[in-house]
Amino acid sequence: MDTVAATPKGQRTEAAFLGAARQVFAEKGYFNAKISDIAEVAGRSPGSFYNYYENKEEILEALLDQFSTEVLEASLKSRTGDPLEGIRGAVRAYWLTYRKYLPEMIGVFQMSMTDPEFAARWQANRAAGIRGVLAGIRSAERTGHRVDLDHGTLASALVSMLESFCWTWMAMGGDPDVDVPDDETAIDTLSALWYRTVFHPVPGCACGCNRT
Amino acid sequence: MDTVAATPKGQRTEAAFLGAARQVFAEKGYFNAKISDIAEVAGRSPGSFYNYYENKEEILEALLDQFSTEVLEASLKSRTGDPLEGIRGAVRAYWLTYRKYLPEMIGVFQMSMTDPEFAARWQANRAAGIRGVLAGIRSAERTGHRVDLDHGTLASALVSMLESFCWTWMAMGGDPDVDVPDDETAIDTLSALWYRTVFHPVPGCACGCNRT
Amino acid sequence: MDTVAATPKGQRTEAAFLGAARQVFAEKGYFNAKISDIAEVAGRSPGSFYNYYENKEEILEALLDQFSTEVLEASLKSRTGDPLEGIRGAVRAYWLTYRKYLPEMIGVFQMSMTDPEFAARWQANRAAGIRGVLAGIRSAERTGHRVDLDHGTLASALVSMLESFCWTWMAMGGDPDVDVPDDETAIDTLSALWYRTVFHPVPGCACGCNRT
Amino acid sequence: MDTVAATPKGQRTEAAFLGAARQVFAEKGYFNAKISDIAEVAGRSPGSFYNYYENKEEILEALLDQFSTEVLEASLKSRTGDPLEGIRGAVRAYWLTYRKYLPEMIGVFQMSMTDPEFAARWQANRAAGIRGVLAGIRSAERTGHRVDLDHGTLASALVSMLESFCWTWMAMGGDPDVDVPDDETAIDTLSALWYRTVFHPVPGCACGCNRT
DNA sequence: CATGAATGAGGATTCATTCAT
DNA sequence: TATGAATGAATCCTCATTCAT
Repeated sequence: MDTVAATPKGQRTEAAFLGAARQVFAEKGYFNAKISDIAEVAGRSPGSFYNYYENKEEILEALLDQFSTEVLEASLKSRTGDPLEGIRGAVRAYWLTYRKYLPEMIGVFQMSMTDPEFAARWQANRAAGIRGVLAGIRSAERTGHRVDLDHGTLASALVSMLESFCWTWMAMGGDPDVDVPDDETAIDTLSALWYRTVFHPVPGCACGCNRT
Repeated sequence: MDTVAATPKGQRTEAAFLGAARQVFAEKGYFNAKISDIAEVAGRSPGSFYNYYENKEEILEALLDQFSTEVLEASLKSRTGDPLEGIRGAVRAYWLTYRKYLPEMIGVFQMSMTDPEFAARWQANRAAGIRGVLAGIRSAERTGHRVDLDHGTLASALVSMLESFCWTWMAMGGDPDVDVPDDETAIDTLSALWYRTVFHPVPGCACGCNRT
Repeated sequence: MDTVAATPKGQRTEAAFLGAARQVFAEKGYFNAKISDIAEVAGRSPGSFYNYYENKEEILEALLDQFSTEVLEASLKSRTGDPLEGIRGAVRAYWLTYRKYLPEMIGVFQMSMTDPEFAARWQANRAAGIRGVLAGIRSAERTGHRVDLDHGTLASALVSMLESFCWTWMAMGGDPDVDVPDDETAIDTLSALWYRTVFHPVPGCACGCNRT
Repeated sequence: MDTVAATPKGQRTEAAFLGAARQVFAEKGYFNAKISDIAEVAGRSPGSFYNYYENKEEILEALLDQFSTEVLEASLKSRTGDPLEGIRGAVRAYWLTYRKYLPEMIGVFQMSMTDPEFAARWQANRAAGIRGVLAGIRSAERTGHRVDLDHGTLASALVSMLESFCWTWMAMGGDPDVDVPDDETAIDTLSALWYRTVFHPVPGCACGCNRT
């Protein structure tokens, strides 16, 4: 976002560091990443790193600046009339966003365990997702569906599911006895969990709907 | 499980270390825990620690020995005739187990990001949960419900949800704009997500069921 | 003053570090002193240093704790009836105190150029000396001598003289074309400067006194 | 003194560095001054610095070339018949010279603590002052005053006083409980110390003089 | 067994100086 | 001559682990 480098050369180096940091974070995690690892991947000296960033946290913040929490919120906002399609779009967006920003996600998440400031950032990420889910729930209720669960808790659970499922399959190599889901299967399954819970028919209604 | 200490005094010390480690892991996380922190809480010297454990990993392993993956697997196996009640029982068991073993969960999870061996253990924990969920799905199908989603992916998503929801609320202080859910609300919500997804009526059936 | 070490062994080490720091500060100055230099003179590993002090500043502060600014103030307070003897006693005390605490003086003075907190400490040292001189001036006026110079400025100048003369001869090896003064010569000269200025006869008085 | 730069542009740059160095030395001291600070104030690049000077020491030496030790010596030589006026003139010259060359004084003095070569320069500065004082003492004796103190020690003490008083008030912000002296008060006080000590009446002489 | 001091490997960071453009 | 990015030597500091008592 804001660049320290004045010259093209410096900009190339800065970009090299950003790219290297993403690669190293994705490959060995944020915790394991040493400045010298990043510098090596960037093809520069460790000292050069400090011309651009004060420390490892700062380069993570620089990466995060390119990705606001808005992104996650937007990703979870349905934009279509059909509720299932809306949810599927939201899940797909979240899934793809997570993949695109995997190094950043790994970084914030790991730092959230150590540093209160990053814990707040991680919570902000979740909060953005939660706002998106809540918006969906409210719009469902506006069309007559009553959602008979605590909205906040439900949203928190859904965001937990999305977040952890992405983490498991993208950062941790997945679950051992489960076939790697392709994108569509993943999106189908997560969407179904969301949709079926929110748009759930009340027992008394013969048509299977949930209208009030 | 099995103790190294020969004398009663040694056994007391070992127990003190185990208890201290749990407390410190829960309070500041596994990463932030220094051997000297644990020793201090245990009221022993840092040097004494090494009479019982080679390093921090080993005391985590000792803690984990008291808690086999069976526990998680068992917790997620329904034991009752009524499916919803079965699921609620499973979720309650998971929720309470996670709380009971919070230090261990924090430890394995954080170590899973750094150490392949613990990554495997973490996966084993998840795998146990997944087996439990899959058992439930199979039993649902045995009673005539068709679950029209990829079973493995579904189980993985459900375990992700449970795991991350527990992590968020027990280890990370929860989501900022969501009221702290009491145990019943948490269990209700997680159970509903699970139940409604698995026992979902197919569109064509007026009775709202999903029988084949 | 307050010791970190619990055991005799630790106390010996702590003392070794304090002694080593004094030696190194005196020999190569505070700025040039590396932690590893101090550790080497103390016969310990550099890492051991940090069991006792956070950094170089802290060991300087530990040294300073044994020496309060009171010392300098006391040193400059005359305690005898005869004014010249009082001044000579004060100068002698300052001169000997400075020598005794040479490493500390070097440390505070050098640090005063870099760190505001130590600049304040250095000023406090001077202020203590100034209070002592001012007390002497007041007592001279009580016995009827009028001191027709700005008291504060005079005290500041006298303390400057004492401080810098000590610095020059004890820390910097003296002035090249001046014979090394023995203690008595130094004390005589500094005392004369002080005494003759304060107890200076006014021109009009034939007896050479300065009484009002 | 002699310039390295060949072109007018180069001469302007060199002047900019010299001016910037003076400013930075005066503001944050020589030790704290980084090459990059100087370059920034000069509005040039750090790399450019090395076209003119090998390192920080060298620019200090360049500054000192404009100011020979002669200056201090001259400043302390009385040029008038009246002894008190001579001394006042000398003190005033020293005081003003110190202010004028404050950055240089700070530089030499700080470097004198680290580098033997600059310690020698600092001593040379003092020696020049001492020669000036000694010349005054000799001329006093030529007019019949006996100075009954060790001349070298006395001169060393007077130069110490001048040096340290200037340092205290110009470089260190003064003494906390003393009112800032204006130039005349400072000069009066320092001169009085000098004059009263050198032209001190011997006890036995009723006229208050000190003639032999 | 317990103690707590001692060790040293590992990594972060600074900044004077060099160098390609 | 000017630029500013790149370098790497030097030092600080942490903390898991060892060891003498």
